[in-house]
Amino acid sequence: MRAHFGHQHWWPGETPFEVCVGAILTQNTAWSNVERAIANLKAARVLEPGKLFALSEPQLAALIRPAGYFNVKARRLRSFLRVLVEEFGGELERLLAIHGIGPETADSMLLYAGGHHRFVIDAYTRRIFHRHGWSRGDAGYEKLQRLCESALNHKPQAARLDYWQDYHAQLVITGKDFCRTRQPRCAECPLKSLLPSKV
DNA sequence: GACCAGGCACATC
DNA sequence: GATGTGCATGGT
Repeated sequence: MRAHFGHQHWWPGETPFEVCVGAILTQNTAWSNVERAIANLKAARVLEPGKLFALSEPQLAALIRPAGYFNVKARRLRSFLRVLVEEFGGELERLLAIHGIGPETADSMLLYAGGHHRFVIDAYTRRIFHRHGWSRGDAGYEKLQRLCESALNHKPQAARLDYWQDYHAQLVITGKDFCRTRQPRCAECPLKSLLPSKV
């Protein structure tokens, strides 16, 4: 896939903090809308933990409005910022205990901001694996993650963090470009010849 | 106007 | 444990 598409250079974000904010804002939301919200935060010069946490929830919601679910995400951002500002000791593994940080959001932060070797299971990954017959459509997050990580760990490239980061990015752009159909299997997927016959 | 997009928490059964 | 629902903007 990388030979086909080229390196994706994920995650888009200038700092680890921007990566974390983007991970929350992009929940069930197109990245183009997240970019507008982040641009608003940058224009207001509040894209750093202390300044962002100093905003009221309505102020924050107004700035992130283009990302959708702005009231929900303002609450989620503040719950993340409260822990980050007041009690986070750099222990990223505690992310999942924070309200509004589910497994995918936490894994995105761990992989792209924290430098941990994690496989992010998102909707595209789930769809691609299901349609190629490698998993059930209703497979749980952790089960699918174990399947992917055990397959990746057999590869010598897996020692490099960059390999894990770009692996996820490649799956997402593949999902965007070729797997939007409602067909049960991607019979016409141009990537079929590029993908392994099994995980 | 309908559908979709780099989810999550909560209620209900 | 499984399923359904609310949250909300912007592009196609």
